[in-house]
Order: sequence, then structure tokens, then C-alpha cells
Amino acid sequence: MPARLRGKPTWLISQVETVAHRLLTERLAAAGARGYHYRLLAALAEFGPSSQAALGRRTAMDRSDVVAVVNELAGQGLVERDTDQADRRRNIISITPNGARRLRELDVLLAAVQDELLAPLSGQQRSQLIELLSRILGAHG
Amino acid sequence: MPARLRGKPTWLISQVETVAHRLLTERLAAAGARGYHYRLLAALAEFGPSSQAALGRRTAMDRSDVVAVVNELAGQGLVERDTDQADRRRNIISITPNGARRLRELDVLLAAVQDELLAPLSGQQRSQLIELLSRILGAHG
DNA sequence: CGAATTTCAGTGGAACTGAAATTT
DNA sequence: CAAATTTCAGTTACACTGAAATTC
Repeated sequence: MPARLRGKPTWLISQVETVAHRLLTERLAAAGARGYHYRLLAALAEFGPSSQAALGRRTAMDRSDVVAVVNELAGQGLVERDTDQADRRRNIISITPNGARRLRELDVLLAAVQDELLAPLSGQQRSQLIELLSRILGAHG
Repeated sequence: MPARLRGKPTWLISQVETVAHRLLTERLAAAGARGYHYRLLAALAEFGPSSQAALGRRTAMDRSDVVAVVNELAGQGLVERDTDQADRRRNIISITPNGARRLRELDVLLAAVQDELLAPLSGQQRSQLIELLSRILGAHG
């Protein structure tokens, strides 16, 4: 690996992200899901029924991608899409009991992935890493 | 942001990578380059003329992407492609004087991007972050 | 009217796969 | 023969844009 890259944060972050993404998507694929699915299900479980625009804001997803992912999740019966009678521009998306069950399964899977990714770090180092990344995100979000 | 995601390393890494990637590609695009270009030029400058397969190994790039990027760089006169007379399966890629000059320009640009991305962190925190990410990469590389 | 929402069609960089052709 | 290299064609997940249609 070129010395010019070895210590560059942008390089390290992109490489770690590639490792994490590969690990995550391969485990999710084995369960028939992908990252976007978890994001939306988590947002719905925690904030309750929401419009698609609100979901996009909360999960840092593009409006167009929300449309596609809601289609997929609705096709599996994990969410429901109803038009908001109080504002008919909006769709109200809600999580179904099957969706909530699915989310709990994915929680277990996701926790295992975190543990595998951070295996080389101590508990204190993991907290440090989370703190540092959160600080960067907070400043650029 | 859902609490389920807020503290998850895979989430934080992917979000920070998105920020870093946006910053990096917009600055590189303004200079007419992209990330792959810097990777290859850096590897050639540090290790000397190399086959495409060796370049791919050193920069964590796929064989197919190396082909395309060498095409682009050769088109700009930043690298040269010659077939290895000692092993005619191989192409020998070398950096040109223009390529070396280009690399030094991009070095300045890249340093500025690191600084902007890590602006919210102290010097010690930056070293910590680099150490933690390197450790993860070392364990999964 | 302007503004927000949903939807569709498409783009783009990055990582990757499979297969063919060539050479060792 | 098996193995390595280069090249091409195509795929996937993710982030994103522009524009149309609807509704407030």
C-alpha cells in the first residue's frame, strides 16, 4: 500500500467502509434483506407511522430510494402504505407485526456484524471510535 | 436518526464515508481527476513501473477498474503502457513527468481535504482515529 | 400562486463477476 | 497441462438529479 495513502483518513475510512459494507451486505443478503430495509424499519419502529418524505429525512435516504424500498417492503408485507386523508399528498407508511418481527431478527444479525468488525478493538477503543466518528458526522451533517 | 442506528459503527462509518467521499470527489472533479487516479499515480511514484495486476494488488483495485483507469491516465499522458518483453502477458505501466507533476498537485488538494474533514478533531484525536481505523483494516485486510 | 410530496426514469462512481484470449 | 494477465461486458448497492403530477 503506498505510503501516501496509508495514513490518510479519507483512505482509511473508505477502506474500512468497504470491509464493513461487504460484511454487512453479505449477511443481510443471506437473510434476504439489504441496508435500506433496516434503516426504514428502524425508523418506523421508533418514530411510528410516517410520510415517505419524513422517512427520507430521518434515515438520510433520497426520496427516490424511499419509494423503491417501501415498494419492496410492502411487497413482503413488512410495511403498509396508506394515503393520508388529512393531507392527500402524503402516504402514511406503517410497520406491520411481521415487519416488527423482521426488525428484531435483523437487530441480532446487525449486532453480530458490529462485533465481528470491531473484533480487534477493546471495549474502550470501540467507544472512542464511536465518539470520534460521531463528532465528525455532527460537524458535517 | 433512529437510536438503533445512531451508535452502530457500521452506520457511522458509512455516513462518514459518504461525507468524505462527497468532499473528496467534488474537489477532485474540480481538478479533473478522481480517487482512482490518485491511487494509481501514488503507487507508480512509490513502487516504480508495475504490471496492472501488481497495481491492483497494491491499491486494492479490481483488475477491471485498473484497465479503465490506466486508459484514462494514458489518454492524458500521465502514464505510459508498454508490453513487458520478458513476459508478454504483462503491461508495464510507468508514470510520466506530467504524471508526477499531477500527483504533487493532487497531494496538496488531498491534504486540504483531510484537514477539512477532521476539522472538529484535535491533533491527538486525529492520531487516535487513524490508529483505530488502521487496526480494523489490519485485522480484516 | 408557491411549496411540498410522491413517482418515474435515468446517471454516476465504486466494487465486483464471468468469461474469453494470450502467454508463461 | 495449470496458472497468471489483460480485456470486455455486465451487475449490484448506494447516492443522486430532473421532471411530471398531485395536493396543500
